[in-house]
Amino acid sequence: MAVTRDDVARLAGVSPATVSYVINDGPRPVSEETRAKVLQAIKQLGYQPNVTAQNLRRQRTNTVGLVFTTIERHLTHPYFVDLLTSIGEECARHGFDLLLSPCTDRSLEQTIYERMVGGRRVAGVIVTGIRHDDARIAYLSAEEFPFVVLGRPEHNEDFPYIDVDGARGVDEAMQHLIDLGWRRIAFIGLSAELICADDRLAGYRKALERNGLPYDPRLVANMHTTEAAGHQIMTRFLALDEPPDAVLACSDELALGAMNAAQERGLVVGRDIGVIGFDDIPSAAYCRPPLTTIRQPMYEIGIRLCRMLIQIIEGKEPEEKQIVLPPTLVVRESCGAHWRQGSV
Amino acid sequence: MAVTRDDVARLAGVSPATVSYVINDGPRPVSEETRAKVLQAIKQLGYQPNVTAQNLRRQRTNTVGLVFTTIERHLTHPYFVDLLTSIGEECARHGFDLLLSPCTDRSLEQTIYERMVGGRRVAGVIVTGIRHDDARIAYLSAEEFPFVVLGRPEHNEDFPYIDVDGARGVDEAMQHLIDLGWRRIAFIGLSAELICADDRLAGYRKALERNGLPYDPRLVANMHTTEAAGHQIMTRFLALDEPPDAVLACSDELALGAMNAAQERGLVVGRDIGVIGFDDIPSAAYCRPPLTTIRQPMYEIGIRLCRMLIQIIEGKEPEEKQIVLPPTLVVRESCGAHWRQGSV
DNA sequence: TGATATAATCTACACGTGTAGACAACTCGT
DNA sequence: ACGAGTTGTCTACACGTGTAGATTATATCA
Repeated sequence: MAVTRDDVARLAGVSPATVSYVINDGPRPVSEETRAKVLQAIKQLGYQPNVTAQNLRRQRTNTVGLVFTTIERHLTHPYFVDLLTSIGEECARHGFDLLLSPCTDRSLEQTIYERMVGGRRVAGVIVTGIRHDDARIAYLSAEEFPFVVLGRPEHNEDFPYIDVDGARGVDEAMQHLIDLGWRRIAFIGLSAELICADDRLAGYRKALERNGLPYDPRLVANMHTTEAAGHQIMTRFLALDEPPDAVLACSDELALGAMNAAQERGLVVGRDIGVIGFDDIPSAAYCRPPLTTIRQPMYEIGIRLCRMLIQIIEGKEPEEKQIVLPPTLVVRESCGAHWRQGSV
Repeated sequence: MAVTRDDVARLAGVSPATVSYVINDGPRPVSEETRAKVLQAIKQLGYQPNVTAQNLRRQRTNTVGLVFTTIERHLTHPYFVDLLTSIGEECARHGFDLLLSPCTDRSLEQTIYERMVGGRRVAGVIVTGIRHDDARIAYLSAEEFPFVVLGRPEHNEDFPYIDVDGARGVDEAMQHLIDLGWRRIAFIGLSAELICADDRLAGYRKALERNGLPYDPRLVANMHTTEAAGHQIMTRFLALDEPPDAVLACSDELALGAMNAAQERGLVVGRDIGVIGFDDIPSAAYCRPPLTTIRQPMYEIGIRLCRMLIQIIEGKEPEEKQIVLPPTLVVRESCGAHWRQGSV
């Protein structure tokens, strides 16, 4: 069917081994004359090495695995696309492929990983959305399989990761809101099972405490990150006896939904209520009013995660193993910066 | 290193072939007693078949390839995530893997395909963003390699595809705008190289013609689909001597950007200017005002595309080969339905 | 009972590649 | 002129699996 190395060898009048030496540029030398003959034959036949056979022989796959979790048919983060793009690009740069597997149900997760890892389908995996006592980490550690994690561990486990300092991001954003004069600030957090949900909540509490503001559990919620969820919880917040005068949401989607709910009730965002999001997705800059948000450098994170993993796969010690990046507060209008400039 | 079939055979006291027969449930019968012994050994050793070796032996990979194009680090459509999810899920349902490859530069595209296809890295590919005289289609056809296309061909080539009837969607949306009383309607189209750009433009012209409205080339543009581009072109439109009183954009991102530009100039969307988008991405429902848009059932499209491809890979004639789905007009507020109800 | 069909298992090889070991031709220093 | 080293090439096998052909034990029927 497809043309193989032996076909090339026959046409070029050399042995199959010589063809391999030409293709891989080693490990044995090949005379210029022979090389030219082989290259000519390869071109003439349109030969492409069979990647599966190469992988079997080399005992590695040059493939990076990524399992992404979808909740009710929706991906948890739109910035995931940035991550995917950067990981894919960095893979390509190193001659790696990217194998993607969606996970619609937590109960299937273990099976997916076992197939990828145990079946040696991939050479290493990238784990995202790390949870408390995450079974995936335990499994990969036990198998001594190469992996890197987007997000920090809870305790001080010693595996390679990159994370954004969520506590710091939230703290800075909270301070910004407080400096603008907002006092009763609600917090829309992420799913409680996620470790980063705790991290960000800690930033929220720290900022409240430092400014002598009370922590009111009625103003705090954990949600899946969709616009619908943001809308729903904000509607509930606004119906409280003492509704919040500002809200910090842990994703831009949540913030967009929350903003929408406030606007439905006739509130002017930025004047009557302050809103800050998290992630800086593209639409954050183009909604009305433009959304103040905490930016995560997802593109860069993807690149570095992937580079780290490939170094581990290739047996090198990664240059950097545990990285925590600072997020950036991007001030637009939803926080009220334009209405309240210098009002404090 | 990893445990292999021979290890299992040794432990169970049977031949390697018998282990294979148990795993694949055939093609030879195995006695219940032996099967039990083998399964026990598999469990005890935690054996997972080596997928690479299986693929080599079976001469197929059970992997679907998808190349996605990014423009300046941004993916062209956020609904792409829906597509990805559904394709991934359908793949998993059939025991297929999904191999993803980003393409940042058109010049690399051919190389990526050659590696995937010629190297037999995947069993079939899904092609998106089909262009005029698309070299990818020519290549895949010449190689007689399994593929399906998201989007229709220009002429009547006979390959399997699924598409949304863009002309019809745009036509209906235009009629809706015209019925609401808008008369000078601008059109923000997609990149001219895309076949679907023509299709949608045809719908625009058809609606104008049927309603006796003139076609003004100054009100028509082709853009990459980002909020920034929508903002930019709308700003230009509004600076014309005779600015448009409504705009139909070929993606929600373009529409969001256009809406933002109009709002910057103090226009009230829905009252002073009508806006309609395309795709129905999640934020369309949660921006202000909520965006009227032409919905594409991307999730369903992904499922059917993938199912079609797998049938072709497995040598079956696909049940349905060329499908054109109707889009749905989702009326919200940006088109002015609430302000102008019954005003004609 | 003996011939024959059937069930269960094993031995052996192929899939396409990478590379170690064997081998031939040639160079070089003495 | 001759061993030692170097360079270029080839032969042969292994990677882990699926399965055809051979082999053996068991059931069936005249």
